[in-house]
Amino acid sequence: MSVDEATVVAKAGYHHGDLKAQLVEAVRQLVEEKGPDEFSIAEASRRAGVSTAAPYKHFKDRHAILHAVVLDGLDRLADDMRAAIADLPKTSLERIDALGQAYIDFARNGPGVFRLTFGLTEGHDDDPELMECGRACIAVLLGAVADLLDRPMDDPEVGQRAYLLWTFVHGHCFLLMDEKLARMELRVDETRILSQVSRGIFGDVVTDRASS
Amino acid sequence: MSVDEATVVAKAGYHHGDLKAQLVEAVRQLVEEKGPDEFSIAEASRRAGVSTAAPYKHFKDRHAILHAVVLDGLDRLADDMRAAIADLPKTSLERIDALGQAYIDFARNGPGVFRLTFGLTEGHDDDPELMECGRACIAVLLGAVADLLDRPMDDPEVGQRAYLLWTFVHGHCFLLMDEKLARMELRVDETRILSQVSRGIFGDVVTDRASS
DNA sequence: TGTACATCAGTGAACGCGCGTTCACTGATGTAC
DNA sequence: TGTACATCAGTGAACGCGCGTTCACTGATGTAC
Repeated sequence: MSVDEATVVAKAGYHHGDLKAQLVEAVRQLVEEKGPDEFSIAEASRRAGVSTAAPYKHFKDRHAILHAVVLDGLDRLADDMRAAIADLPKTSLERIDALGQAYIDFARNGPGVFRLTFGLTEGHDDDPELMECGRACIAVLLGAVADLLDRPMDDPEVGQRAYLLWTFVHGHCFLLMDEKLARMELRVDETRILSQVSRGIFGDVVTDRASS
Repeated sequence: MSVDEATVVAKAGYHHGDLKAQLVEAVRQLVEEKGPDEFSIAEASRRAGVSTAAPYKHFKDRHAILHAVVLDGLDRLADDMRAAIADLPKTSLERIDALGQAYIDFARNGPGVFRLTFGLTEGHDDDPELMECGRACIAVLLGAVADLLDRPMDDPEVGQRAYLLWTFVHGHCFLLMDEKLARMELRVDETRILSQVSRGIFGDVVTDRASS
C-alpha cells in the first residue's frame, strides 16, 4: 500500500469515514425493512456504529435526514430512467416502455423509499432542493415524450400524454406494492399491459412494428 | 321533552354516547389534519373528551383503532362508488367515468384516509375484515366493467380492463395529492382526461354518443 | 314497584420506554509559521 | 521538519417529552326476583 493510497483513504475516511452517506444508507435500509414511518435516528445511528448525537453534526434534525434519503432516491430514479432510454431510438414505443419499466422497477426494488417519496404527508416537499430533483425526473419523462412526438417539451400535448403514462405506472406501482393484483386473483402480465398502455397513448403517432 | 325521548337519548347515549364511533371519527379528523403518521391515541382521546385509557375499552391497541378508520373509509368508498353508478345505464361510458370520478373525489375529500388505506406499510392488510372490505370495492368496479362488456365478472378481459382503469385513477389520486400536476405547470382537465382514458380502455366496445 | 346484584364504560394516576435533541468534552486531522 | 494552534467529527451522558398501555377504582345502567 503506497503512501498516496493511504492518504486517499485517510482523506475519504476522515474520522469515521463518510458518515453522512453512511447514515443516509442506514436510514434507507431501515425504511425498506420497517417501513417509512418506523425508522428512528437512534436506530440509524446504532446501525452506522456511532453515538445518537453524531448525526446532528451532519443533519439539522430528523426531517433533514429523511429529506436526504428522498433526495438520494430521486437522484437514482432519474439516473435509472435516463439509463433505460439512452440506447433506444428516439421514435420507438419501446423507449416509452423502457422508461415506464424503469419507474416500476425502481418502486419494486425500493418500495420503502418509493412510499417515502410519494406516499407520505405533503409537508416536506416545498423544499427547493426536492422540487429540483423531482423536476429532473419529470424532465426525463417529458423529454422522451417530446422526442417521440417530435414536439417541444413544453407543448401541452406532450404534457398531457406524459401525464397519462405517469399516472398509469404510478398507480400500478402502488397497487403492486399492496399486492392488490394478487388479491384480485388477477394474472396481469406487466410488460404486456405496459406496452398496451403506451400503444393506447401514443399509438396514433407511431407505426407499430410488432405484428402480434 | 317527553320521558320517551329522554329514554331514547339515554339509550343512544349510554355513558358517554357511542364512544367507539366518536373515537374513529376523531382519529379520522386527526389523520386528515396532521397526516397518517402523526396521530396518537392520546390526542384522539382528548378530542373525544375522554381519558387516554377509555379507548382500550373498545380497541385492543393502537393498530386496532387505525384498522377501524381504514375499514370505515373503505365502506364509504364502496358506498360512494355504488351511489355514483346507480342511476346510469349499464352500457354507457359515462358510468365508468362516474365510477372513476367517485374514486378520485374520495381521495380528494379525504387524502389522509386515502393515504392511510393505500399508502402505508403493508403490515396491516392481511386482516380478513379489511380484505373483505377491499374486495367489496373491487367488486363494484368489476361489476361495472362486466356490465359494460356484457361478460361475467371473473372474465380475464373484465379484470384486465378494470385494472387499467383502477391504475389510472389510483395514480392520478396520488399525483393529485402531491400537487404534481401544478408542479409540472400542467393544466390538465380532470374530467376530460378521465373520459379520454375510459374511451381508450373501452372505446372499442362502446359506440360513443358524444360527438366532440 | 323495589331491592340486590352483575355488568361494564369511563377515570385518573402511574409506569416504562424510546425518542429527539443538547451539551460540554475529547482527540484526531489540517494549517500557519 | 517541528511546533502551536484552530477546526471539527464524534462521544457519552443527560434532559424532557409524549406516548402506549395497565391498573384498581367508580358509578351509571341493566336485570333477576
